[in-house]
Amino acid sequence: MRADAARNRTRLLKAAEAAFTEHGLDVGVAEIARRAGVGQGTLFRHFPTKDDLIAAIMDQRIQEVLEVAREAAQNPDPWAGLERFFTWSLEAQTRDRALKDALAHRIIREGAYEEVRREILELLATIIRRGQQAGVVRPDLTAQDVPFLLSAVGASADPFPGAPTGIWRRYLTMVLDGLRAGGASDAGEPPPAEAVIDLSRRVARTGS
Amino acid sequence: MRADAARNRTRLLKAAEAAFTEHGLDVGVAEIARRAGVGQGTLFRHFPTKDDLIAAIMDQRIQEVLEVAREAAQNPDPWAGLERFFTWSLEAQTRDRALKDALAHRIIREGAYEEVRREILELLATIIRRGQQAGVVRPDLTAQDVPFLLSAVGASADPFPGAPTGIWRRYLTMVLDGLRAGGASDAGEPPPAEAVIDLSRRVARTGS
DNA sequence: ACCTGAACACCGTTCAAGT
DNA sequence: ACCTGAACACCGTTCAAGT
Repeated sequence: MRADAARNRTRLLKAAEAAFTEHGLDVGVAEIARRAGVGQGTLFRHFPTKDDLIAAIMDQRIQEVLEVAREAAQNPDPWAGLERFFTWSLEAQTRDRALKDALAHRIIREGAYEEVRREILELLATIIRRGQQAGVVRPDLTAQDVPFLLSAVGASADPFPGAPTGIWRRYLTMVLDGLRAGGASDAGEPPPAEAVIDLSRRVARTGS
Repeated sequence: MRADAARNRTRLLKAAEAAFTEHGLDVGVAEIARRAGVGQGTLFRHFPTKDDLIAAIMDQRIQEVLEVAREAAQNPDPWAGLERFFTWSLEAQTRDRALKDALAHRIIREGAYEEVRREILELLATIIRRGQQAGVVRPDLTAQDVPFLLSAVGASADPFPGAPTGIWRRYLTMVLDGLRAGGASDAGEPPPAEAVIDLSRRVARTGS
């Protein structure tokens, strides 16, 4: 790759990361190109679609998730580990608007981090299995349920006029109570292992 | 109102309802005006923004919700009533893409049906109170939690390639287990009563 | 090879001109 | 009064012309 191309690519990633993290995935490509000091065409030369640019940013983010999953798996108390993973992931969603938008619209996609995702799911499976052996986690919970539940609780994370911003903590508590071994009902079949990926959905823009 | 104006309004509502229900809120105003056989300007004369048109459609929908809430309140078993209300609401979301989009993007707004919404919340409050007195519903659950939880579970209702379409039933089961009186943890403060309304958010369009 | 910005297609919304 | 469709502003994406 030519030197100026490599530099432009780095600049684009930096500008996109800053803009997306602060304002969410709605910021336009023109704004990002401007911030990076390159033409719009250059952006699309490096990233064929806006979604590709977003995915490149998310490749970096998922590394953090992996590290937290590792920490959670090392917690001697499996329930505490599970709770910590949920809480951290949702805190990250409130901190990083890009992550929240990405989860809500399921644009987390296969690609460079396919392996990382698999590793995270394996760590979660380990935590859940240990929790079930200890009798504290409902027996039918699986690792691939976790992203669904995170996305669900995340849907209530939006602050709105007059409401406490941390209201998602309330619903996380309720959902976690539903994941305990106590009075679990029959929840039926879990989603298939490969079900977390969805490429059919694109970024949603918010009307003016 | 002039005769042709009234007729155009009816046509617009009918065209919008059909289009939104089937394809979701992403269908363009041009398409709806075309289906109704009127100019785009006429659409905006009757409904100043696209959101206003959507709200008019939702005014009709919320009447159905009220009826189901009434039925649920008459159920001698409060838990069964609560479960029925959740299940029906989520089934409606999968049947009606417009309702699902509206809930997901919180464009349910105040207006003509402000009273209806209040009545639904009162009915839910009654069901929940009776369930708490019977010792089957967690003591800290409030009526205004219900729309949040519905929106949360609804976020997992999306079918995606290779996954069972009814997967939301699995997460509804888990969430409902978390609403039982059994091993409820402290969930903190509920949202304020008026917190269900959010006008700051607009319809999201899906990128091409 | 890579960069650039004008041009394009597609949205919601406005408005001058008609009846 | 109300209707109409061309025009506008704003998105993501493409591409002919430059270096």
